[in-house]
Amino acid sequence: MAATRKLGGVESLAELARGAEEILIESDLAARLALGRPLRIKAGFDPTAPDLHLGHVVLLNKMRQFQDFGHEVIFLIGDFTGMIGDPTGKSATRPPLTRDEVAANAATYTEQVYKVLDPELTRLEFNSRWMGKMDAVGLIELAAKHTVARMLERDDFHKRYKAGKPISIHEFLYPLVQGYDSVALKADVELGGTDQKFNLLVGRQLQQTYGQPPQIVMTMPLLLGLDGVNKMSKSLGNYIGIAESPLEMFGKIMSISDELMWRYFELLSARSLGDLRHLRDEAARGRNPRDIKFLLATELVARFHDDASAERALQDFIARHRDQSVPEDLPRLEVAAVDGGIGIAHLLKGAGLVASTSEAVRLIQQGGVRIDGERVDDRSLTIAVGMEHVFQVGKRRFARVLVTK
RNA sequence: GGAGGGGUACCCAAGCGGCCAACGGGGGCAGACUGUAAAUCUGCUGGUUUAUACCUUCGUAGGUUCGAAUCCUACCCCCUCCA
Repeated sequence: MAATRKLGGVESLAELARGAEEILIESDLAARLALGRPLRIKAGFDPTAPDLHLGHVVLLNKMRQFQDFGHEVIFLIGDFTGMIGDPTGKSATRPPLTRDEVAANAATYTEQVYKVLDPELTRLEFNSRWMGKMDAVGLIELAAKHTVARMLERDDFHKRYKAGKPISIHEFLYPLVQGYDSVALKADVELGGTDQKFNLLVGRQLQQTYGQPPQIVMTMPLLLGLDGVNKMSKSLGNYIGIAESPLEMFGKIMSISDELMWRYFELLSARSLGDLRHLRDEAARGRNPRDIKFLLATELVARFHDDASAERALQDFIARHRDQSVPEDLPRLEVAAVDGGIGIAHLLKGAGLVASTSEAVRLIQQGGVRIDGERVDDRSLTIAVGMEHVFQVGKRRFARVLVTK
């Protein structure tokens, strides 16, 4: 990582603006940078999902960049907001998080976040520190500082209102509390995804009513998930977690489409824009996109693990998929036989390769099960005690299993 | 407080006495094709010691019936409109 550079004046503006979707207002940012003092950069995170994924990394990279320029970065955990519970989604009935749960999630967060941020330069905050003390009078005062009409400008509220769908009162409180966090922290800049634009702007407006200079709002593009359609999110299951193993991470990155790969390069890679142009040229001239994707996967795995792990993941991937060989270090299990042997369906279930014997039977019928590379077509096959084979389900589930008495 | 609508498998959504383990779509999984990509095509998508069989499932609890996701009763929850 780059060493801390001296507090940027205007010259750091171009660097900081790189990759940002929108900066409101850019001239304000320039003016604020020109003050020559460390700026206070705020970004809020939900305490409910402790696993960070590459979508968060887009934002974290930007935070890191501010740190490298000598600014003060605040990693804000919205534990107060989280305790109220998520307003949207009726199926949720999400129980409020306990203090212990929040603490545990926060610990996981910081552990993961410091793979990108500099722990020495990161200030960790919880919004319950000030929101927990606010009484009903304070809350009403806060609510008085914004109007319904302005709330309804927010796109999702607007749509729901027009469609006659319900909007709970406390949902209006969300942007207000988030905005008040900026007041409490006296933030100079707030970072967020493009979907956060409205909330970030509320903070700007609230700061003004509380007599503070309004924060600059910087939005970062949302990273698309593995499906290439929706934004990366844990609940959609289309994410790549930064705590995932090198192999998993490598495999998932390789599974994204070629088109999406370029977006990932832009938003996640440390490569220069010139490098990326060069790679695009090569692809246009016929270089196998797979090999270019290798570069992306290797770089990212190295960032969240280390160079050696990245190299191993690459070699494993090549061996397993391009050369069709069985992976080196597969899990080795033992499954107990019933009397003298065990049915294939039960063995697969016992090894955790399938969820039920019914699923095993289905997969066998579909030709998705192999023993030592040989396709199994007999669902009533029995494996005798003492036998050890490599069992494979689909393309990526493997286990070496010994049948014991 | 009043009137009406609704709770079905991971999600959406049909079914409205037997042919329902439950149409269709999405998602997921598998196979083919490939670069284990995407796209496309095909199949599968409750469970069960190995199954033209059995067991559990359609908000919850009872009831009617030879037989219910489908009818009746009570209860819980959600939504819309009026006040």
